[in-house]
Amino acid sequence: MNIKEVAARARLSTATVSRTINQSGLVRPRTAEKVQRAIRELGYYPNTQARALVSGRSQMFGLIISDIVNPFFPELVKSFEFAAIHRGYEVIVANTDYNSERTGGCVRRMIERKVDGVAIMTSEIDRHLLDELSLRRLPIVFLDVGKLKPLISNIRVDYSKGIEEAVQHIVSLRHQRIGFISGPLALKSARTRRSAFLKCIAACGIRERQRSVVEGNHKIDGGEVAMMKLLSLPQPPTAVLTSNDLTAIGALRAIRRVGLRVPDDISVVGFDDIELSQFTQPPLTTVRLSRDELGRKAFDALYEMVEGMRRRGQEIRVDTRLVLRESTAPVRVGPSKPTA
Amino acid sequence: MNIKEVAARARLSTATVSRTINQSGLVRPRTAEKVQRAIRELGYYPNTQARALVSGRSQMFGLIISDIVNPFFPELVKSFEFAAIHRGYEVIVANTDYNSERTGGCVRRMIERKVDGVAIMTSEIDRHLLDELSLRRLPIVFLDVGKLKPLISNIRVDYSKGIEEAVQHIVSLRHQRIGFISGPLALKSARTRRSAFLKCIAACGIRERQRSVVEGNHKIDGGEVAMMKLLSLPQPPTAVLTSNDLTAIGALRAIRRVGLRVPDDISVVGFDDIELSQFTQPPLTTVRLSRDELGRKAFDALYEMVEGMRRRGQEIRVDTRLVLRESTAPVRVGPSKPTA
DNA sequence: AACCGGATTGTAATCGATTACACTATAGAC
DNA sequence: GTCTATAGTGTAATCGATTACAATCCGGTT
Repeated sequence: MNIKEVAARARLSTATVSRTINQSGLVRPRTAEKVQRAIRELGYYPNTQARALVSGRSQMFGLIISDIVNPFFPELVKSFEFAAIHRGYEVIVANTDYNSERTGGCVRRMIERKVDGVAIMTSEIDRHLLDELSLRRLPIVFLDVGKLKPLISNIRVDYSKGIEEAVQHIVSLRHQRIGFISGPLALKSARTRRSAFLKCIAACGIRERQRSVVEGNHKIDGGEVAMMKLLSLPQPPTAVLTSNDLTAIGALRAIRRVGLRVPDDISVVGFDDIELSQFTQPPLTTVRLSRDELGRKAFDALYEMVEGMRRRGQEIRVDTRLVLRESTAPVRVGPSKPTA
Repeated sequence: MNIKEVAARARLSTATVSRTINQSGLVRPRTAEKVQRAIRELGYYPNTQARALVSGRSQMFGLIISDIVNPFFPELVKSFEFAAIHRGYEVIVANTDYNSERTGGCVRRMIERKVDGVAIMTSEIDRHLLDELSLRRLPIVFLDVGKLKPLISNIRVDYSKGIEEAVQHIVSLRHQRIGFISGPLALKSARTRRSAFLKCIAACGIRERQRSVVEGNHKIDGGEVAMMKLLSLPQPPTAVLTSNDLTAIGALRAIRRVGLRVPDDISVVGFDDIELSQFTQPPLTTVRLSRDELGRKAFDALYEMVEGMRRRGQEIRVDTRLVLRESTAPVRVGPSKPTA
């Protein structure tokens, strides 16, 4: 089933059929009608590969993420795809599994498939691969890493805003000893979040001795282990901020496990605002980073570069903001560990 | 950058270059070496579109799911993709959003992109679209729906096994009044699960008057609402089975909200065993349906049909089994509602 | 030295679409 | 009635790979 068969059936040339399909406006209405009928009768769909070959554009975008199983990403993928389909693009998703070697494979696959642009929503990527990409004049969008260049845009998350709100909130509740559970520090993204947190904490006048930082793994179990460490400190913190919501959920578990209560004994603040955090016990106060917005803006940025509306990369800002729920409360006066 | 440039650089013909790339074994090692060098020097990757055009195979599979944000799917997608990449295939994922009209768009996109096969892991699809697909001789794999035909395979989940285990477990704990919270009955998949549950419950000797069934929405909030309904019954059940884990999590919330405890006052059993269910409070006893296995088997089934190892569809069974955690316990003797 | 056959390599057709260019028909100008 | 501009349609080149078929090379035979 190809354009020739359609042409034959309509007793016209392939050129006319092609022109009809592509709305070029050069076809007489009566002729177009004939073509449409033939297309309908044969159930013809144009072959995208062939189109891609001649036009040099595949109408596909690559989307590189760390791990689709991490609840941060599905929403991002969904909004990216939604925007893409809307504009007639298809999306190829690749997981790096937080592994920068795998990223190499992902990039190679993208290039082989001749995607028209790549959104790299993970920080695990090395310079050498980037050169590979920019060599091919592929539009790219990064998240929080890299510099602007022609055809390279960047989404910068403004971590500070939401985190500042969170820290101020905690401080206004009279908390003095503040803990922070980071993600795995081998990950650039985790380091970025950590330094944003530490900067805000310092800016709000918390002294170094008052704050304790431990490393988690951005998953529930890691959050639990890390929280246990904080709890075993001689002077455990009364409020704990975390690098993502899963970590916070782990922290909730640990706190419950030792017989303390959130927020009565300890306040906990998450980060990301995944859907689940509305449903934890208690519902989690957290800093919202909209994955929906991330996905949409990543697509838009690529689209603008691909369609030639803009060659120079742009810097796109995405906000964060505190979402108050029930895992934070004024610091408890009296002994920090009740005799429970 | 194309095969001609490589050929020119290596002072050979495009045919020889092509043969070298495709390991046809017809090229003299010294010649192959020359080709490899040229490829390396130019950083050449073959153009997949062109390959697809001549070979008639795109080396892409379509994967249609309901909603990537539903925690059931990411693991399935991941294992499907993993298997695919392993064999040199790329995957295009499409969400139907539980909407059978959208499914039409998804199928159309798959056909336009000339995928070599489609895995339809959602039940929202109508007959008319299927005809469209089988007209094109596209290998298909379904989940729990449809019949075997040439080029159509089927994954059948054996719901009964795990559910029977669950019901027997509940019965052995002396529970007599059993509740069930279904998914949205507009969804075929939810209906399948419901009837499996009801059949098992009946088979285990629970009489109709002893069981209460309410409808949820496969999400946390729906589970919560449905559980509230069950709790407000004159004789609330002492054990509740659910159609998926999110529903069970909602049920846990509702039970906690009215001041009862799991498993002391009420036992709860989930379904699916999403990762999260290890981390609920208490950890959820649930029926495990391995999405990993689902994804892998779906890919394998397609692969076998595409590579011509098998033309007739096959029926693939996937097991379920009970995973014991801490949300179930022997029925409480005495008043069902303590004066708490 | 001429010949044969297998191993290599080259030439050109092909996949299905788009599109530059060529051609035809028709209407309006004169 | 002839000419010209334009709208509409057709012919064939093109995109980048694969591959059937043709051509060449080379060592061993006779």
